[in-house]
Amino acid sequence: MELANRLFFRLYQCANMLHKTGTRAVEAEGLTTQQWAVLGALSQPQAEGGISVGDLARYLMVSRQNLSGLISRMERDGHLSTAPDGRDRRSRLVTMTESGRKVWVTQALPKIHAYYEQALADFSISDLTHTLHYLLKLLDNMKRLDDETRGGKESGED
Amino acid sequence: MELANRLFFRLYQCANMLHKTGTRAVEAEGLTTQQWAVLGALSQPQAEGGISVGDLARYLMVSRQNLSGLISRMERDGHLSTAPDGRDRRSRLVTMTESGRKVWVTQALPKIHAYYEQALADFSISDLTHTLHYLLKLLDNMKRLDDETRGGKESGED
DNA sequence: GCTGATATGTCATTATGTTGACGCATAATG
DNA sequence: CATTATGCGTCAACATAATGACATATCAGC
Repeated sequence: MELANRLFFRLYQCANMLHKTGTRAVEAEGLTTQQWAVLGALSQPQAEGGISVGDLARYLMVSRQNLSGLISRMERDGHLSTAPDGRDRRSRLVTMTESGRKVWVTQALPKIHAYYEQALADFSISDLTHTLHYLLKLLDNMKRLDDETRGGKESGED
Repeated sequence: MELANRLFFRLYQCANMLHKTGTRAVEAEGLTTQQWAVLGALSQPQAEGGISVGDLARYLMVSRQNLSGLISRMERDGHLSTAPDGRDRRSRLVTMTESGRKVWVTQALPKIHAYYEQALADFSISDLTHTLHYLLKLLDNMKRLDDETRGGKESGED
């Protein structure tokens, strides 16, 4: 139990530091850690044709109301564009603009890689794999906890 | 690099889920994950005689301005009290009130322990130790990164 | 005692995160 | 075609994060 306490406290600190140092790493591009996460998601091949706000919210594990504001700001900055979905016209598909992709690839990605280098300096491949494994395990438990607490109100499929 | 990317994405998701599920675990007591962190810090034996706002901010790794608001709300709710430090009268020492301690021990702690049980359900002692180790390692790197980026503006001693 | 460093509080701005509530478009049903 | 259900987007309220700037009080050094 004492171990659990320490673990969660460190996770809490990590969350704060990730936000702080991550945002600082890309602040010259006018980005934040969250916007970085959005661009990262949209740069995936499976998001090629655009992704709905709801799907993106579930992917990033943030509320759709929160993501909505985030997207607005990124649209304002010219990084994203949204267009109605032809198949389900309730949805708006979010895609990266050419300008956004350029900022992402030429400016943000190099800085993010440099950030990874420093933040994971003394991590071996084995360390990385193990850490990732534990984070996934923890995430899985927290997702289940979330579903149980919410009573399955919103469909939380993966 | 791909591993690093996945690791940080999962850490990002973990941060969001920690906030969401953690706050939900103690919302009946009117607490949040951050207030929980504050009460946890103040319940440590070394915080017996009170802890200054600056020290607490460094301990939790949040900004002093942010913590200031947090403390105000918790004072408003009767969980905390602040008093001038006799030795250094610039400082105000933050302590838990009796009421705060009671809420913490009798209501919050049991729920937090139940939360730990669920969130770390399938973690062995070895898993816990390893995860903690990796979080500390990551935290250490991010702290160094933070200090370097800030240029040592604020004293960031540990 | 004056000066400079430090601790805090406060105000402001911005970006995140949550939840609840409402409206609209679509889907599913009669 | 009308009714209902659902998904989605948005507004509102609140708590949390960051930063910068300023005022005030106190400590430490001269």
